[in-house]
Amino acid sequence: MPRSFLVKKYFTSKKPNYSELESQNDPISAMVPERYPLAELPTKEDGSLVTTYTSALVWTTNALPLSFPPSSPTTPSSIAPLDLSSPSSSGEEDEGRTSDPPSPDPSDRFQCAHCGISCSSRAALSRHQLSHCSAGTNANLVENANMTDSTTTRAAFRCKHCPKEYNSLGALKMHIRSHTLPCVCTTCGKAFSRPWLLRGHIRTHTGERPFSCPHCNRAFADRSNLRAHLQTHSEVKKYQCGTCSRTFSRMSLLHKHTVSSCCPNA
DNA sequence: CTGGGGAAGGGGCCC
DNA sequence: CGGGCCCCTTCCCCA
Repeated sequence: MPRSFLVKKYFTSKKPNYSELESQNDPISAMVPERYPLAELPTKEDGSLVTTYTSALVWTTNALPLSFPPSSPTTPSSIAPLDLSSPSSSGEEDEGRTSDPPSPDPSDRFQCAHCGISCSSRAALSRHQLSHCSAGTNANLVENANMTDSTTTRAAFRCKHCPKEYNSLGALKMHIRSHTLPCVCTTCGKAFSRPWLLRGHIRTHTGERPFSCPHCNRAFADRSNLRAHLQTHSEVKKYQCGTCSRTFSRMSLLHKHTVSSCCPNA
């Protein structure tokens, strides 16, 4: 996912063993301990593949179905044909909603004089600039992280629980929630880092499925799962094998295909 | 073995 | 600054 969402890599087992957590008096400290000593920044293990796939994406938000849930962008019911020759097109149509850094805009008037980062508004710029000078006086920061006297102006906020670093206090605080898991399900006791993650989880208890497929009326509790499902209705899938040109509805399927069957060395 | 569904994690953006 | 939401990705499980 993480187009560099590497945090998960720090865990040896992908899904937390909640029953194990429940047996602990202190779920937080139970998670924090020596779980991360071996943590490293992403390696090429997946990184290279992810990058490759991402650059080959051709199915953009414009290809979403017409009757996508409320407030969603309208789209043609047919999927645009694959075009691996123009990987940048998907990024341009992303409307900045991906986690990829936005393309620098020469006309952007709100550019940080310290690091050159372009901000979308004056307020955003002011907020950003605070990250260059005010962090060290933040009591919470001192408590939760260590300032890194880096030679660069980025990655100045370091998590005290793991090796991750961020260039803003907000990003760090957000990350720390993944350690503290403040959102607990009152039904089963599972803990989550964000309220909306908890809400999504609660749907597994209530059976609520607010996202319906316009093609088969199948409903999903998660929009991303609906999006993946929509690919099954498309003849031309979003992810294409660079070797055999076979297409897949999910990157994970392409990955499995790449490493196991078609081109294990690709 | 493959494809698809379910559940979940996490960064970014907007308000 | 924090909450909410978006989107992407991953992993597990099952047909």
